[in-house]
Amino acid sequence: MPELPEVETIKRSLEPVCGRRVVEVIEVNPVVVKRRDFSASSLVGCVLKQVARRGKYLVLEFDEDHFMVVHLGMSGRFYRMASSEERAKHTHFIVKLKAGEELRYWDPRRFGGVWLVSKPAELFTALGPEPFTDDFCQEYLQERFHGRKAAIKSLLLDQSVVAGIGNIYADEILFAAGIHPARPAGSLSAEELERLCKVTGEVLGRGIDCRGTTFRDYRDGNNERGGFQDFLTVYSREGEPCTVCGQQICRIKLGGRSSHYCPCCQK
DNA sequence: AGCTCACCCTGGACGC
DNA sequence: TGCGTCCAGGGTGAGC
Repeated sequence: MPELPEVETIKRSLEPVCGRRVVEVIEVNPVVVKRRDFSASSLVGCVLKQVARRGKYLVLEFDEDHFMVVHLGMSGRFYRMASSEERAKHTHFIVKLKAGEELRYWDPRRFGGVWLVSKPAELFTALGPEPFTDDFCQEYLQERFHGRKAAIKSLLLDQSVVAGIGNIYADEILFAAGIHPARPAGSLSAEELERLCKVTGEVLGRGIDCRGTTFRDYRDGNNERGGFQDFLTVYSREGEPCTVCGQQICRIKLGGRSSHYCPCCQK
């Protein structure tokens, strides 16, 4: 389940291929391309200038205002691989680069997608601030959450509130903040919001340091597993003891998503 | 406007 | 062994 730390890790692991020229593009499954301002073949001859991230989106910038935006949904991978390596089932889109290497978009569940656009910012107009910027602060959350009755967990998952948080890190962030996931967002005090902002950066930062969380599908840009799954405090730990107080971790459904929390540490 | 929920999709786990 | 059913969830959109 690629969230901000996973996409950031992929971004960093793709930096070595910046500067390489595209020699061929193969649309194995054109259905995954959600929008095309230009044909895939017009990428041929372009140089990959840089790789960026916005929320959970990976943004590949080629020259001549050609951008390839990738979202990995919940089961997607985007990685570099030698062209000689066998192509796995569910490989939907391939960008072949000079020197025998290629970028492969693989996604068995196809919840993700690819956008070939000239102005990527148009895709991101509804996205909230990045959690590592000054815009993401206690005052901002106070304004956004004022009067809101929805569960804080649901709003942390809302990409228009803050970009990049998914189900795993939302649970981990709320545990670190000592806040119960079902609390109405509008009921959080200024102190709690301050703490929420602080631990959001810390938890996501640790996720990046561990190169992401791999349960099943996630791999980085080198097709390697992450390490944060070994440090999870609540997610996927239903019935196991809390790492702080020893109480059993509980699981409830909020907004259709599993939410894990410690009934003793989170109020 | 805010909130909840169904839907898309596939592979894996589980029960019979 | 094999079949059927359920579950995971990011984003979107329908409906209340």
